[in-house]
Amino acid sequence: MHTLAFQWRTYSEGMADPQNSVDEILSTVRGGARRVTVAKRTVAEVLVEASGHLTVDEVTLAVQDRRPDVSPSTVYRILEEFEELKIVVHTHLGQSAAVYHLSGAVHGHLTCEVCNYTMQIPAAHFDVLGKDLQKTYGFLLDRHHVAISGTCAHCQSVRRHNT
Amino acid sequence: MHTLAFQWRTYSEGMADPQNSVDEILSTVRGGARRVTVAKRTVAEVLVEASGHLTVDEVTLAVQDRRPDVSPSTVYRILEEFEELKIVVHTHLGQSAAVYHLSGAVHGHLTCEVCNYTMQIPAAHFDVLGKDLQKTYGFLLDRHHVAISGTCAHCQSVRRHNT
DNA sequence: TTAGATGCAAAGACTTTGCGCACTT
DNA sequence: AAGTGCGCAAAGTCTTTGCATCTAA
Repeated sequence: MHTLAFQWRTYSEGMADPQNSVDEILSTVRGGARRVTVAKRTVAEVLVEASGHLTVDEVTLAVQDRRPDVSPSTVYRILEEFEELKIVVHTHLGQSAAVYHLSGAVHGHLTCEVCNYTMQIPAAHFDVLGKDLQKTYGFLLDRHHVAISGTCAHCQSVRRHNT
Repeated sequence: MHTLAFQWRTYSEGMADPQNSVDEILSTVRGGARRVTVAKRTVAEVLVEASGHLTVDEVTLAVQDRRPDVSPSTVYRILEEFEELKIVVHTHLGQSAAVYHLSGAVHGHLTCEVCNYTMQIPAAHFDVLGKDLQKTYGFLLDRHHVAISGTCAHCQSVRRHNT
C-alpha cells in the first residue's frame, strides 16, 4: 500500500455539520444503557479528532498512545457497541480491514485503487442513483455504506505521465 | 447469514452477452504465458457454470466436487492469476470473504444487508454517477468494483409487515 | 527437459470469544 | 453492592507462503 504525501481535501461544502462531540457520543452511550468508561471516552476522542475513517488497528494505536493499557479486543468491542448505537458506521473499502468513522458526517466514500486514499463526499451525489435503483429494482440504497472504487485524479495523471 | 428461498432475477436485458466460455478463459491463460492445468480448467468450468459471484470457499467446494485433490491454496492462486489476466474480478461485498466472478458479464452489485443476497445490474445505472464524480472530483469510477449496500424490495416489505 | 504449478502444512492478518478481575453506576 | 466492561490469551476465519514434488509444454 502506498503512503500518500498529497491529500485530497475533503469536500464538505453543503454537508450538514456533524456536531459529533465526545460528550454527545458519551451521552448516546448512556442513553443506550451502557456504561461510560475510560476506554470508551478515549475511543470517542480519537474518532472525533480523526475526522476521516480509521481501521481498527489505527484506532487502537491512537487510543494506546494515550492509554497504553487498552487492549485491541476492547477497541473491537467498543466499536461494535458504537455501531449498534449508530455512533459509527464501518465499511470494507479495499481488500483488507474494515474502516470505521462517525456516522454523523459521512455520506459516501470514493477510494482510489492506486494510492488507496479515500475521500468522503456528500450524499447528494447518490440521490439520482438512489432513486433509480429504488424505482428499477425496489432497492433502498444505504447511504452510510456507499463505497465506490476507482482512480483519483492524481493517480490518473501520474498514469498518463508514465505511459 | 441467511439462506434465501426467494431469488431475485438477474436483470440482464441490455447487457452485452459475456461469451465467457471455458475455452476462451483457457486461451487467455495460454496467451498470458501460463500453463493450462486440470485445476485451472475446473475453476474455469465452475466460474462459467455459476453465473453469479462466488466466495473462494464456494469455488473450492465446487471444484473439489469434481477434483477432490485440488487444494484451497491452489484455488486462491488460480483466482489471483485469473484476476491478473482480467478473467475475473473480485469484490468485498458484506463484511466477510471476497467474492469472485467472471469479468465479462458484470457491472455492478446491489447487496441486501438483511438477506445478504446480491444482484447484478447493468453498468448504465452508474453512468450519471460516474460522470458526476469525474466532473466534480476527477474521480474515475471502476465499473467492475461498484458494490452498493442497501435493502432489497423483499426485505423492505418484510420489515414493514413486522413493524 | 525444465520452469511453472500444485499439495500440504505452517504462518499471517484480522476478528471474536471465554473467563475472572476491575470499575461504573 | 451489583453487574457491566475490561485485559489477556486462546480460538476462529480468511488468505498467503515455503518447499518438495509433479507436470505441461
